[in-house]
Amino acid sequence: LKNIFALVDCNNFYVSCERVFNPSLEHRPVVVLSNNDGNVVARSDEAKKIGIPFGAPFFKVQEMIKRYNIAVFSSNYTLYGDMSARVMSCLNKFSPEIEIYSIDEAFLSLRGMKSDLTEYAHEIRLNVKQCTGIPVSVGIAQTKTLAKLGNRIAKKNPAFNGVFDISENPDMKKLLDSVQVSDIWGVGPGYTRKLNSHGIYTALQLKEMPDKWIEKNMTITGLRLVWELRNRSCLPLEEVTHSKKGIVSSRSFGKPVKTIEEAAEALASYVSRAAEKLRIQKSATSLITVFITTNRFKKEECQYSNTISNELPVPSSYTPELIDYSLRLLKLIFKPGYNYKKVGIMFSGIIPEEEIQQNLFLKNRDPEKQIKLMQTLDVLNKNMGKNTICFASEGIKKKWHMKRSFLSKKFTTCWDEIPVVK
DNA sequence: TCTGGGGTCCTAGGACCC
DNA sequence: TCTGGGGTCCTAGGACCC
Repeated sequence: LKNIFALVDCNNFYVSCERVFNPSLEHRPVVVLSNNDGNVVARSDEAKKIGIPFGAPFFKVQEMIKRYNIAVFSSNYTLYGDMSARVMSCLNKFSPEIEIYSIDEAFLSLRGMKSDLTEYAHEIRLNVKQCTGIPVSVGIAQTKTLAKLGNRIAKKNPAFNGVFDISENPDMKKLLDSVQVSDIWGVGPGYTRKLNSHGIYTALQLKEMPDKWIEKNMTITGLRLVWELRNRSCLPLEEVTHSKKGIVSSRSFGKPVKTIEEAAEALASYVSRAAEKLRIQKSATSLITVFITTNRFKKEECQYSNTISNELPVPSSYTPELIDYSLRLLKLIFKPGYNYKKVGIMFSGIIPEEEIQQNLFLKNRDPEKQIKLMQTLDVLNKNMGKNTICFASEGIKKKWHMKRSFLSKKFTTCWDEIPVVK
C-alpha cells in the first residue's frame, strides 16, 4: 500500500501563539523578533502585506512599525515550545505515525485513513484550532517533498481553505510548471543560482532533467529530491527522534562585553544549558569548542574572532567539569581591548552515556556521585522553574544578558503568569 | 543603540595504512 | 627511463532546513 503524507504547518506560528492569549491582535499587523530583538522572524499576514521582509533587522523597519502601528514581540520560546507540544499531541490523535519536523511542522502518515483525505485534513485543522487556538495548513501528497509543496499552495490560495491535496491533482505538469525551483523544499539560494544559470527555472524543468546531471550538480540529496517530485518516495517518515550529534549554545550580548569576567559568566551559562541538553538525551561530549567574536556589522570597530577546541580525557556531561574546561579555553583566546558581541560553546563527538570509557590514569573521579548531583539539579530546575539552582560562575546580575524588550508572559507554563479572567 | 540561534547531510582532499 | 593499488578516517567547506 502506497504511503501518503500530510504536512501540517502552523500559520505564522509565533504570531499565532501571541494572538491566542491576546485576541486584540487579530486582524492587526504583528511581528515577532529573534533573540536579542535582532531581526523579524515571524510576521502576520497583515505585516507581510505591508511589506515587512522576513529577517529584516528590527532597527531598519522601526519607521514602518510606527507608521502602521504594528504590534511587536520578543521571542518567547517558553510559550512557543509549550504551544508546539500541544499542537503535536493534538495531531497525534489523527495519526499514530507522526514525525515532528520542527517547532511548527509535522509530517503525518495518512495511510489507511478514510478515503476523503481532504475532508480528514479539514477535521484536523478544525480540531487543532479548537484545542490550541493555532491555525494550521495541510498539504497532502505521496512524497514528503510534494506534501511540502501542497502545503505552500494551501497557504497561498485562500480559496483552498487551508488544505491542498496534490495526489488528487489531474494536471501535475501544469502545477509544477507554475512552481519556481527556489520554492521547492531542499533548493536554497545556492542551487537556485546554479539551476537558473543552466536555464532551469521551474519545478517541471527540474523534474525532467536526467538523473546523471542532477547527481553531478546537486549530489545524491538533489537526486532524491527530484525523484520525490516524480512521485517516487525517497524520504521516509522518521518517527523516532535520534539524539543530537552536536550541541551549540550561544547568544549575542544585550550590550558589548569588554571584560573576560563578563564573557566568562555568559559562557558558563551557555555551557550549563548545553550540558543540560546532553543529559536530557543521556549522552556525553568528548570534544568542546569555545568561540568568541566581535560585532561583524560594526565595520568601524576593531574585529576579532577565534575558536578553540579541546578533547576531554573522558567524555562528560558533568556541568562543573565542562565549565572548568570551557573557561580555561576562553582564557586562551580572549584578548582584551575589544567590544565582544558573542561567545558560545559547542559540544561534538557526542556519545551515549553508557559508552563512556573511563580513563585509567585519572584520579579522583566519582562518576556515580556526579550523575546523582546532576540529576538532582535537573529535577529541581525542571519542577521549580529554570535557574532555581545554577552555578556561581554564571553570575548573578547578568548585565550581558540578551535584550527582550517586548516579551509576553509565560501564559501556559508559569503559575504566576496564567491569564486572568476579570 | 540597533543585524538570531540552532541543526543536518554530503563531498573532496589530505593523511595515513598495508 | 622512470613513479602500484587499494583502503580508511578525518576535516573543512558547502549546501540545506527551521
